Amino acid sequence: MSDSVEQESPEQNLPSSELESFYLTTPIYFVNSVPHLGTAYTTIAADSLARFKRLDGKDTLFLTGLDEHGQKITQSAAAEGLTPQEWVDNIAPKFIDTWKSLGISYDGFIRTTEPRHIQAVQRFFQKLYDNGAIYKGAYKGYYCVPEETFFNDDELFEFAEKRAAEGLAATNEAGQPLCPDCGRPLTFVEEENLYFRLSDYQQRLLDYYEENPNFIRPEIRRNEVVAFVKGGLKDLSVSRTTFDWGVPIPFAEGHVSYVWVDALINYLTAVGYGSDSASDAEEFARRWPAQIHFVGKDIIRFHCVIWPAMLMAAGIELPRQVFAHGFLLTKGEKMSKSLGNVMSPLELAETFSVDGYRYYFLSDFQFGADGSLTMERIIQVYNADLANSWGNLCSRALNMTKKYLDSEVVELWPRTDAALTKRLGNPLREKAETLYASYSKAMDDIDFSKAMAKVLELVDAANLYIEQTAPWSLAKEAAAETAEAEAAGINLDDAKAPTKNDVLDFVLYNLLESIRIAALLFAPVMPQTSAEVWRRLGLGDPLECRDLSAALEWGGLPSGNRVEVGDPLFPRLDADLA
RNA sequence: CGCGGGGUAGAGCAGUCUGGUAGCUCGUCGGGCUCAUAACCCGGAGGUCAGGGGUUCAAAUCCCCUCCCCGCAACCA
Repeated sequence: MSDSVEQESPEQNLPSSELESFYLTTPIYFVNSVPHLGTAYTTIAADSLARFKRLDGKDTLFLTGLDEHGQKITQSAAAEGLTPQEWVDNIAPKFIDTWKSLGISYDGFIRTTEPRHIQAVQRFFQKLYDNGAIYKGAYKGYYCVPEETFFNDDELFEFAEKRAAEGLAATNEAGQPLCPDCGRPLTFVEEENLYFRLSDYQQRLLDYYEENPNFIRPEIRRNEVVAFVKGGLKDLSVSRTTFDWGVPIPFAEGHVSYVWVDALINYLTAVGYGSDSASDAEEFARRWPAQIHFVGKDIIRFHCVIWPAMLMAAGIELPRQVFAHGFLLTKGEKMSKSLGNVMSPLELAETFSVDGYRYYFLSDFQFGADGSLTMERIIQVYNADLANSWGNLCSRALNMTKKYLDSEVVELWPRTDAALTKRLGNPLREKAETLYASYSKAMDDIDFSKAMAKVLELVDAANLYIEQTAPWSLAKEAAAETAEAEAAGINLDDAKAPTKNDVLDFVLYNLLESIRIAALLFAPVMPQTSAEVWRRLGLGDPLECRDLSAALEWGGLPSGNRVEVGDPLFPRLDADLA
């Protein structure tokens, strides 16, 4: 890659050219429910970055998967009369199907119940133990089984005060304290736990954040994490003895791993950690550390505090970046089933097409900040950007090529092209040639909306170009010119100056070439329609590109290709749908 | 005084670091065009940039105060 902009950007520490591998992850999703908008959001974002990195020539490994352990799973399974394994085996295909429906191009899919992972977790624990980072301690206190959360006395006291202020009790009829989060009764537990010496890592973590300002993004999350760690860290209970649906800890009979510790290690397992095979070791050396973990802002602490501390304790390098995106809100409220404002990913994809859905989520809000979501707004953006601007541009250009050039791509001879460029200018080419730099910088900054806006600039410029050049007028003038020449017995092929037909060819080529380029740049986010646009231009699959910068060079659309008009890419939607 | 983010046209946002005629998208009003998915292009209306004070030749932008909203405060995408 020849571009130097990304190297100069102070905003990111994504891989530089010496790193062939680009390893990125989503969280592994907890299988207690089917995929929802939040998980889909994270996954679509990661997929789009993965697709961009592949186009840009990186050896990309995009990992997603499932978190299948924990007490909640045991209970859900029991309620259905299934074993935990049967239960998770039933849910897993739902995730896989959803990702397939949403065009998710993951390279790796990991489930925490896989033997390779169990072995990795056990070895990791052993390593922590050998390094003196684990000790045995007693835990006494209240635990919320459905939330899998322990509550300390302070939290319970605070909750009791709050309830009292509302005139309510903080206990049920049986005198059991209620969960401050969910209101269900808490269970008193007393168990021997293994503790991880998280408190030992406070300063090392702060130093790491300081030295690696892009480790946590966006900045607001980084500030939060730094403030939190500065507030002091307590050792973390990392084992459970009250149930057994988890990874058994090798040096502690009856203990299984705390689900989060188990879950985080997936990022290592997937690239070969814990395996005895030489090829896995090689894979691990090549792939780790991950370039970026995509997470929702709610699980930032696990990824930015506990996870790096665990890696430090195990003597393993830390991932380069954790990017925490915001929540999707409906009219400013968090989506939840009780509010009845939940939208399902598959329903939205059906209404707006998969690409329309993906585009909306990545273009309409700053990735990282919370996004407010309404059907009205999605329809608005879909119609404005996709139907009216992008889809309609394709219709216009392809139709005119069919009408005026008999569906053939005509690239002018360089001399004619140069003469016309000098006379008329070529604003689309100028615009297109600036795009790789700004687009790839936006993508590397994980700013999808800016990247999309850049491509839309070219689309808008092309729509304007059509107005300004008025090919329908050129076609008439060209026909008149030809008729006149024939009447006078002149062969226009011999003309020294460019003819009207040349101008028409020039204009339409510039349009089609701009469309080729826009489709390629849209491809990471809208893979299906970009592939369709390329097919209509007589080109192959844009997703097979492995050198984006080269593929974006002006003139890539070959003369002689036949174009096909096709149906509208994004049919306009009626606002009544909302 | 817990920490942090934010309050900019009817809606959603950018601009604030690096002061210098207030910008984008949608909506709305008027005009143009006809290749196209009633799309596209041009123009207009609409904002005392939450409020107050200060610094400056000049403040949305820097400083102080007040009001309001929202995150975080140990294990929910």
